Amino acid sequence: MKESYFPQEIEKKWQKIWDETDAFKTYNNSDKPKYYALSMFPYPSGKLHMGHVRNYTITDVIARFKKAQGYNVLHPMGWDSFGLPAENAAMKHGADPETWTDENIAYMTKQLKMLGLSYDWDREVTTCKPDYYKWTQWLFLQLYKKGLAYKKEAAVNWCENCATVLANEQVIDGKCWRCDGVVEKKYLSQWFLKITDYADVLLNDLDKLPGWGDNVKTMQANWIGKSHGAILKFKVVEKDMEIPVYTTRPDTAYGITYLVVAPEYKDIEALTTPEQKAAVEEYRANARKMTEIERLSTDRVKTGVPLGTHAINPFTGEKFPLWTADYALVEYGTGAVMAVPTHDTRDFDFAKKYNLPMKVVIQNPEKPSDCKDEAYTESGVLVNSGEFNGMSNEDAKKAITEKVVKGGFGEFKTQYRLRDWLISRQRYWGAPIPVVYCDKCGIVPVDEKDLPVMLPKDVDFKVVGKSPITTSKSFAETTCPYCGGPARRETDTMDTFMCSSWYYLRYSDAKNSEKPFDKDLVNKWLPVDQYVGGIEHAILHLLYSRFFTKALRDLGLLDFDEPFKNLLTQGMVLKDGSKMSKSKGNTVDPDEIFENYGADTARLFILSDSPPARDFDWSDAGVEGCYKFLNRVWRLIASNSQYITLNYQLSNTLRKDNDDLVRIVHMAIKGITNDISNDFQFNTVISKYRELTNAIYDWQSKKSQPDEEDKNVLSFAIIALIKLMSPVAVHLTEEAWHELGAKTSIHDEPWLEWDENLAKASSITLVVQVNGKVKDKIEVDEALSQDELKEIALNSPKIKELTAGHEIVKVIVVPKKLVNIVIK
RNA sequence: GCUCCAGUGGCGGAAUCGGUAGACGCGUUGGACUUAAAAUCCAAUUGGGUGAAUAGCUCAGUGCCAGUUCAAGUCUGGCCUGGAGCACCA
Repeated sequence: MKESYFPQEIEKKWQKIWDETDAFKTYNNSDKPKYYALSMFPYPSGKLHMGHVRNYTITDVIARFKKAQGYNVLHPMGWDSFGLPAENAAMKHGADPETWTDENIAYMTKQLKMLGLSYDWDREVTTCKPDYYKWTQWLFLQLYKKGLAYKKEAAVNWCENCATVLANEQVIDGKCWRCDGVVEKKYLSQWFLKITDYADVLLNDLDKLPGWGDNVKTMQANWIGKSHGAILKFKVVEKDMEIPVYTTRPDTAYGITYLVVAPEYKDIEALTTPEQKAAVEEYRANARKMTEIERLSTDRVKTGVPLGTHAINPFTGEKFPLWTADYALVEYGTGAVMAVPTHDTRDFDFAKKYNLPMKVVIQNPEKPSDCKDEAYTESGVLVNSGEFNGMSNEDAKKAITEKVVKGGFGEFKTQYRLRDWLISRQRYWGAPIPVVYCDKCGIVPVDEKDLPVMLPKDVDFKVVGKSPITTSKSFAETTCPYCGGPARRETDTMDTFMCSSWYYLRYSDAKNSEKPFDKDLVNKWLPVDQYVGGIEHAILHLLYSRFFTKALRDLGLLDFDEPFKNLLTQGMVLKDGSKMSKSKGNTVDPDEIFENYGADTARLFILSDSPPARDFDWSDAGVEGCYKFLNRVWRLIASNSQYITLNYQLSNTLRKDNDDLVRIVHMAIKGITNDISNDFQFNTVISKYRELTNAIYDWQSKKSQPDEEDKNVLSFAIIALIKLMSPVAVHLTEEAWHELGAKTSIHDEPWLEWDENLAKASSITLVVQVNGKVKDKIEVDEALSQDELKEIALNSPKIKELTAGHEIVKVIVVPKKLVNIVIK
């Protein structure tokens, strides 16, 4: 065996062998229980970054560990390859987005192989290929037939920079998630998916996911935003009309002093008097011009215009004015709000500014407020509220709504913040939406046998202000599948999140050309047992995928209702305390690390310093330290190779000096197995590799002339170390294993078992406390009874000295651990 | 404003159930080997006090303030700081 560790040489050699022998191929038929380990697939942007390295290493170690534990493991990889960067690159360089994407995939595939990841490449999926997007389109058609995909004219988010619309989830602080450009509102006819039909089940089923972190679950719950309230309808005085409002505070109904409708409210023109028409029109025009950021800023001084009309409060018979103001949102509730300035901070600000009346209806009996300086929004007791006076406001919510229902002017109502998912994109590089428009038949879905609707090649990527796809001469013109007459194709493509909402299902049957996947296979492999990826997808991808799974279950395509059983959201990779980014110039190129230290060092280091869920600070010294450690392990193996036999068996009776090392090995097996099983604490796993290595070196330094028993024990310890390290240092352990004479892969060896009797120290240290402070430590036999431990503690010279002259109030004995003596 | 997460040496972090705080590593310091360097190996490394001392003894210490307990990094209540998400959602 070579004395020195040459990672580059070893790694290339084994990667080639694994590739040639299909070492990581997964077979569908196996008696073993299944385990599906999945990393979020990457966008092929060009090169891997350290975030990818961290993500894929974590999942790879999990996959290898589970395989060694006897599972039939599915561990696939693919490409989320539609999307704007390819199109932007095409515009810049005049290249075809497909060529650009293919080149990136080829390069990144090479990098993934260099990392030694155990993927079954036969199941690779690439979302921009016709054999994949055919099924994305097919699934769209199924959703359409089920009424879950529909087209409507709506106020949508428009990013001028990207020249496309965006889903609500893709607007971050009023800006585009991708380019940071300011998002505007536009009125366009667009395709939506009815995710709101699933709002309640998406919320409730979060309880079925104990394997997800609370942070992700709360983020989803907040996004869905369920609230309980009531619809109240108000009669308009001047017209024969009713205005419904949604409120969570029906208890404040006696305090209404005006009512606000959004500038985009559908009946606003009918509600405006001729005298107010000009002012209202101007206000609405201004609102239209505003960006989302301006419009939604809570700091902004509230503005509004009276419509000139009035409505009646059914509780009091009072007449109050109608206003329009842009603090009312047309998309939420009914687009109209009842205003109670005394008990809502927004209404309060508005009423102050326009000098509108206020009426207190809720009071804290201990500390009554006149609400002259601020709104009182806490709970309290009703006043000025007729028959409800004296009732607590929580009870009044129900009582008042019941009265409303009885009176026929309203109802109980549950409202969600979640909006339908806008999936149209005015871009080229995505899956075309498979519908056509016929003058006679209207919207007509493309016939399934005509899928895929292929992306055209004859397009001009440099076109400005419209989607490149519209420049194709061949694409738009078609015939109607119903009447055969002339028709136009939909030129919008689908949001890339459509493609990524079902890719994990396709891996179960990646090559199926008849269906998106076979039902038996998808039911066999899914749900994903462990999903690993970044927290940035907490809402977007993870919510859409949950929706897709539920919708496809309702379509009868599969039998489970949650796609990801356990979710690990890994932290970011930082350098010098901030996120690695090109603009900050603090990136570390994985290629350089592979070249200088090898993939095993990179894998070891990226797992070593922080638990997976926390942020990880990259340090060059840390990499160096891991490289040195692997060298140290290599030397340990190489310098003892003459003693090592590939045998895990040991005799039961060992001398005390050897017994201790055997115990350390068993403790390491137990500790490492538990640390991986328990939330994948790889940082402590790696510290245990080091402890075991240190222990073997220490033990060895005491053996100048090893006898037969010593050699056996040493061999056992080193073999165990190799196997324990094999999921992380995948190449080093494979090479060492073969150098020691093995003919089969270390990665096919089963995981190690430990003996509970051996996985602990032979004697225990009894900690003796006086009044809770450690005063003495005594080595004792573990078989001793509680009384005997107490006896030993009290008789310790040190303790005798400390307790002399004091009354012993109490003695607490924790078996095998500790004695606490309470004295006065 | 609401929701969630976190706070432990110079640094990353460790500590199943409440039971020896600081594992393991990085860094630093000292030493061995070497003509020298690299590599490797050994030792020290929470702070204060006492001490000739690398011994021993002792006090304090896990963001702050209380509480529960024989015993609190861990449990409870109230704060402070940092991070993340949501936000004119009525």
